[in-house]
Amino acid sequence: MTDSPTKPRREQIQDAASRLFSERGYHATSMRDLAGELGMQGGSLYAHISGKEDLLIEIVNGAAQQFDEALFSLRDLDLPADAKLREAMFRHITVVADNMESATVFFHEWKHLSPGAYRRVIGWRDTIDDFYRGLVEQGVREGTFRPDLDVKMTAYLILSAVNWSYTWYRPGGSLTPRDVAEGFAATLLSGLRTGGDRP
Amino acid sequence: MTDSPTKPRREQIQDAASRLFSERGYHATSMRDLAGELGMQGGSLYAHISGKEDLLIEIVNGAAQQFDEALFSLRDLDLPADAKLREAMFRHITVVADNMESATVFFHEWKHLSPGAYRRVIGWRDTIDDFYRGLVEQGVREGTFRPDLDVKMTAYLILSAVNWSYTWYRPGGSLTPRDVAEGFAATLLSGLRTGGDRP
DNA sequence: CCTACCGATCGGTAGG
DNA sequence: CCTACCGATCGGTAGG
Repeated sequence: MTDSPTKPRREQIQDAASRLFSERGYHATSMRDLAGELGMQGGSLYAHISGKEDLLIEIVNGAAQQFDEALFSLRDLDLPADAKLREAMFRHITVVADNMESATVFFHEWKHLSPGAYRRVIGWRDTIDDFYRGLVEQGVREGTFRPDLDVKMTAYLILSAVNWSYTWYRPGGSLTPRDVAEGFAATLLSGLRTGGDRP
Repeated sequence: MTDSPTKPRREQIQDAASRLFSERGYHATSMRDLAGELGMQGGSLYAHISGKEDLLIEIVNGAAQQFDEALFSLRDLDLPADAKLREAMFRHITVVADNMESATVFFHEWKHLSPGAYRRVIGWRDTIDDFYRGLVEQGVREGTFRPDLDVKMTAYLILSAVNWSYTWYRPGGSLTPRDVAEGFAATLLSGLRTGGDRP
């Protein structure tokens, strides 16, 4: 939330790129569009960056890093699986909510990265998958989650809930990330049906 | 599954466009790329279509129509909410699974449509939202779903599960759309926790 | 369906 | 950070 009036130019460029790439897509945004947003000429951008893909890499890596930081510290925390699920979903949705634009770019444009950066994203995605699979396994092991759960599919269900939020969540609306995470986690843990609400 | 050897040219173009748009994105696919896939020259495409956006509109409308057809006939079917949820998720995921490429284009590229087509997609999306919200309301009304459910959020959770499948589902893999829908619906209805599995 | 071409625009650079 | 420019490529058209 540091929005000082003297934000470094490079950061201003990055912010504008996030906005334009998320609205129009990476390939549909020209360097001249981007420069225009900042009141400069197209060529002038290259005093600050070395190429268009730099901007995309920075956005995607930044998003990946935020998800990583949010979840990594949770991995070895000594919490029961249900509490850990709630907290993970809260953190995951918070990253999306606090970075709607770069999250959108992340989900839509990472396939357009060149091979090296592309592979890094795949690796990151697998790490996140593993995190949620480990969480489900923990719950089953502890006996709090149903033993018949398909671990991969259950992890995908959780990931669906937290990731898809980039399409509909509106920061500043009536729902906080906490509301969404608690609501989603409650349903995932206890189900839609009337009955066993408290563990 | 009609893959006759004499598929009309226009259809071949549409298929190739779905594939390329889903892999590279709409703006990153050139008409010459597309023509090359079919062994023709760039300009020759315009004997069959009137513009690049035609192809995108056709893909997006086709996908929207498939979702519509799958769900619309369910709306007034006399089924309890839980059975209807299972069936809706099955049909929804089946559309995604049977049309992985156009589903991907649909979710990623509809924002690049010109105003008219854009508005139609918004309208369609709202219809789908309403369908799932109505389903949740029905369950609450019938007393089978928890009365404290937030209808909108619950509908978003269901939509997350079925829509996000375009990112991970692999046709021909070990999971059928039926497996996924049944697994997801079981967890959504009864929860991850051990305990009240049967209603 | 091809050849040949249109004006526009692209990402990026040189030189200041 | 600007001016002026590069070669490449874009979507699309004319005329056959």
